[in-house]
Amino acid sequence: MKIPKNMSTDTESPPIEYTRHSFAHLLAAAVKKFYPKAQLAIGPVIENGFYYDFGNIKITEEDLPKIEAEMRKIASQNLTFIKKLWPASKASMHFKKEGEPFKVELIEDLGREKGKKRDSKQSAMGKPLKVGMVSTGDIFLDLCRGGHVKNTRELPSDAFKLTRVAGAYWRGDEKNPMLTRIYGVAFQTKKELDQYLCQQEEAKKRDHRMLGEKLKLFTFAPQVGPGLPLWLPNGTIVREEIERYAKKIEQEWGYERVITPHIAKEELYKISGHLPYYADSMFPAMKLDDGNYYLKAMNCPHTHMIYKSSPHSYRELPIRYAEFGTVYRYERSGTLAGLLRVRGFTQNDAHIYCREDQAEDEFLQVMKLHEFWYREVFGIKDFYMRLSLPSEDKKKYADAPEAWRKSLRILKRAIKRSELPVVEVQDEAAFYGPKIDFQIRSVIGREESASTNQLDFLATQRFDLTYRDTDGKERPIYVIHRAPLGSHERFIAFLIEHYAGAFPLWLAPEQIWIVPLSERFLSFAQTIRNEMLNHNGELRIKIKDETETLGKKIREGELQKIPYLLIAGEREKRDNTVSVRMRRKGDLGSMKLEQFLQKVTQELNPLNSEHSI
RNA sequence: GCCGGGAUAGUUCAGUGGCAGAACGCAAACUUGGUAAGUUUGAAGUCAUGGGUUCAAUUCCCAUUCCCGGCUCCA
Repeated sequence: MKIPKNMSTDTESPPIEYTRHSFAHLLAAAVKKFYPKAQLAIGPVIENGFYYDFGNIKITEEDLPKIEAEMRKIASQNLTFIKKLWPASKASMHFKKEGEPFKVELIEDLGREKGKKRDSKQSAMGKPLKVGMVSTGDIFLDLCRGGHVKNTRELPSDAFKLTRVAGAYWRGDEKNPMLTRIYGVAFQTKKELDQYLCQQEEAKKRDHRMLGEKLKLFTFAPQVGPGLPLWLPNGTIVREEIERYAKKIEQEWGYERVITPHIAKEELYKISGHLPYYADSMFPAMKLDDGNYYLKAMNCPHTHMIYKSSPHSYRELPIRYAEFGTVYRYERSGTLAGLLRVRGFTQNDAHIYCREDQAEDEFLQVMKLHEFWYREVFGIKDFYMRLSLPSEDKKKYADAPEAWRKSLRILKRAIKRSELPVVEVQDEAAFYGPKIDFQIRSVIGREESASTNQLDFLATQRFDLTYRDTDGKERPIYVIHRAPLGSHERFIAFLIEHYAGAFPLWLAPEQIWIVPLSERFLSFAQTIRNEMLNHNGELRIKIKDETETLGKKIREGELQKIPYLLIAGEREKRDNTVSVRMRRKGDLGSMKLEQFLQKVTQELNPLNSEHSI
């Protein structure tokens, strides 16, 4: 748990982290009152609030109001938070007596950390180790490093709320017992709390799963299987428009397209080295006469065979093979979520084969490509890169210290030149090399890796991928794996939420509705439609000829997020104009059809589309 | 995979140990309209699946499947 050290000099209100942390203690005290046998684990501050983990307890969300009420009751007693230092042995004894095994374990670990010696109760200086204890009045005593308000009267009782009950492994390790976690949100004032809750409600309305159904973009069928999305006609348009543009962009950026099959023999994944690392995430093998076949979980090995199909000269490099590669991964059932996390998905994948002296520039170019998609095409500003580094674990990462050092140097230089925001994370690299992922956050707050960019130093030796250098000798190549849109499924899930379903014109499944004011104007509507199609045969135009009122059709158009509605009635027919209504902006008045078409043509270019919502 | 919750009409959801309900959507008729919901009528459900308890189960119990909130994991 992180408690900031900079205590506010303004004594009016304590730092929000102190408030949140104090609420966590109150939560524990209240839970202990109703469930005396509950075992305390940890209760840190998190974004917007706090949580506390308990062992040996069974509660549901229905129990939260009474716990909340008890917390308010405790707060109203004007109890003082008193912090004191206890010798570790005393604290340990106390928690043993109280039946708090998790606290005992925490104290033992504190000893280990401080004493750098297993099971030591001694500090580094040889003096007895002391641990922080905090008491809330005389009703509750907890192990804690601190960061509280002075008195419960400082706590804004109307500005917190217990939100949900969830399961969580003790210390985040799935080998450990499952604890019960209670989440709460807390702010300085009720107004902030209400604002936050309101924002959450709004966020739910943009959830891609809900919009996916309302806008008829995709669906799932239990008979097909969990995590296997079915793309409806509307969603297929969005996806294919993006794919069409991706092909265009990649051609411009020097990629060649390839296509590979969806399955391969076991041997291929043995060569690649994926099998020992990845078997659990792959669908089980199909056993055939000539051996085992696997559904592909990644495209690289297939593409490498294309590279290998002929010898290469240094003059040809870099070679960039791009493909929309559909892969299948047996993700754990509990992790599946709409289109964000599925079991079958398509990556706009590519593999770049280059010489060592080209690797840095190529890696940088890929980052620039990612940035182009984010900033220029979709107007996504809120993203950052994660640089995933290896750990010492020889089983998880290829044992090649020199190669790791070299490739990390290449990556770090490229990252520096990219000037994009980056954070480093340990122990998350691919087994064949370091990588960067572009991180995005779903409206409900789930953070996912979207785009990826990986440097592979291992493929060259595993697949014997080489090129003929100037001196006639064969040299190893570097491979860059990259997917600017990650998977089309996940990226579109994110885009649905980013645009709140109101796609820019080039992506909108239905772009223009012509709304004839009555049956009398139906042929006029058809004339307009034909003229527009003559101008651009790919426009997606629908004539709304149902016998409903204008108001109803306009409402329908807004709800379906149709970019443009053209009203066709007496006036338009007489003046030979169209009356244009723009999504969310309302009536733009009437204009000549050519004028409207000019506007539409310009907007159809993704780089001119409107990003903000 | 693990912890917790859920599954009733196309959708969102009420409801009950003994004829299954609303709103929206859909269909039909009337209405021929000027920038976010016109009126009326109608069709529509093996109450997720399988088992159990009961005179009787959509309702209670058990299992399975799928979905949701988390944890772990990832594009």
